[in-house]
Amino acid sequence: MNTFFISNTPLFHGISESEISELLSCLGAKERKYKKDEIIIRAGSSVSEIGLVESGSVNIVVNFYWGNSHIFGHVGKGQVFAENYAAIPGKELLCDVVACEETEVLFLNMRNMLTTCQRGCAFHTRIIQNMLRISAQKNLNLSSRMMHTASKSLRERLLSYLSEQALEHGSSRFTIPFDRQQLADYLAVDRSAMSNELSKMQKDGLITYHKNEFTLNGST
Amino acid sequence: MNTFFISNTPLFHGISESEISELLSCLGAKERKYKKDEIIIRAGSSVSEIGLVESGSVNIVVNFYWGNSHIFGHVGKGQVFAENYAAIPGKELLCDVVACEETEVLFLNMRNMLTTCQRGCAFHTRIIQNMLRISAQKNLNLSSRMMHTASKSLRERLLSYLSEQALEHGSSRFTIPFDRQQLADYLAVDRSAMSNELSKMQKDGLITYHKNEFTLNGST
DNA sequence: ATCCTTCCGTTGTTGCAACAACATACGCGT
DNA sequence: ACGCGTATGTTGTTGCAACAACGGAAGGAT
Repeated sequence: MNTFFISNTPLFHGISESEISELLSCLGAKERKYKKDEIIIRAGSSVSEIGLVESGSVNIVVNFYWGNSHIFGHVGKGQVFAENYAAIPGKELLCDVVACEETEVLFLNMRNMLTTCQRGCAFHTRIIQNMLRISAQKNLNLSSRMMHTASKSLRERLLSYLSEQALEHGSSRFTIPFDRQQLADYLAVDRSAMSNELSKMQKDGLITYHKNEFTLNGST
Repeated sequence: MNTFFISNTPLFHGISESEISELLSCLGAKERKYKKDEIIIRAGSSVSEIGLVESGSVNIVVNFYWGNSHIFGHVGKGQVFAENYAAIPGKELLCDVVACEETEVLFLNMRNMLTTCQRGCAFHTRIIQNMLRISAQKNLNLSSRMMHTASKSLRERLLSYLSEQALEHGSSRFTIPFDRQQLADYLAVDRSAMSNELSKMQKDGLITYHKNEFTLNGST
């Protein structure tokens, strides 16, 4: 196993390469390879292990009752999946996890992660912190996006997003990490309609922008 | 402190009342009272403690750049708040936490929760599991809602939600936990438009429903 | 310089869903 | 029975945003 790679993933952040192998055995690590389109975890099953993508990537696929399906998420190299289900014993997955391509996955036992092992392995604490941090960060990301998409009008969604960005950057002038299409997808709106609305907002004096650099104009 | 109440919260689930007081001192528990509309945590600050609502309730309030604000969430008795920020050291809150009413909050130190204390207190493991489970459950709830509201058309949102409900109940016939207004809010659509769409879907033979009991009609 | 591609803005059309207003049904207390 | 309140369904209007189509600007490759 590639301990160098593993030690640089968010889950193992702060744990040195030399400590990895010991920790992996604590966690009952198992490595598996999947071919493209192979189903890694099927909806309806329940898991006690999380998956860490070592190479390749996987899709989170939701199957509807009427037969159609929808790719809901994508998990790339170094990211984890199924962690939310593994954290809730007995919880059944409502989606499939499918290999997008040739993919290697490292499975780690969640129970072992959460109970300090007999050897008193010092890095349990660290990995638990990382696990919780990952979960918390996902929560914040989802909450933010939920908040922005909650508004009905296109302008309100933009104002909500730009407000948050200004707060996060601590300045009314900032650069956003999206191009127009990505921003439109993020806010769940049409790109051209959004471009249109942005220029209207600029005409109305609410904002000024050039490419990805925005300035919010206060009422004062 | 009301150890009986505390032992019945999700965070302390599985920990007996007699064990609470010892654990609370491990966690550096501090109790504080707030008057209605008092700000408990202000946006921009960073926290190392989570809040457990002992009585009353709090609102999560987002302030926009242009002065307006919006109540984004509500945390009731027995629930926790600020846990996502406490799990990410140095992360600044993007929202205020405000007491809705006369409210008592128990603050618990996240760092103490995540590092096994010198006394080797056995219940750390349990509370960490609970914490992670709470976070995971919130993640799943947010993900579900995000998925449903991602669809553009009203019908697709309904189909997405109903599909998930059927899967979760393991049956094409099930009862939903929302009334029409609540479901409309959850899916971020207009109630009457949704009622209209539901009856169209019934006419089209996709579903059958009476009050909150729905049946999905497969194509077979 | 010339293609070509990608990104962004603009315009016009159209469809869908929000909105308002009302109708109906049901429960509940008296 | 009656009145009242709440929840839900129906209808018609209207506004907003999706969609399609296009034009221009910027960058790369040859």
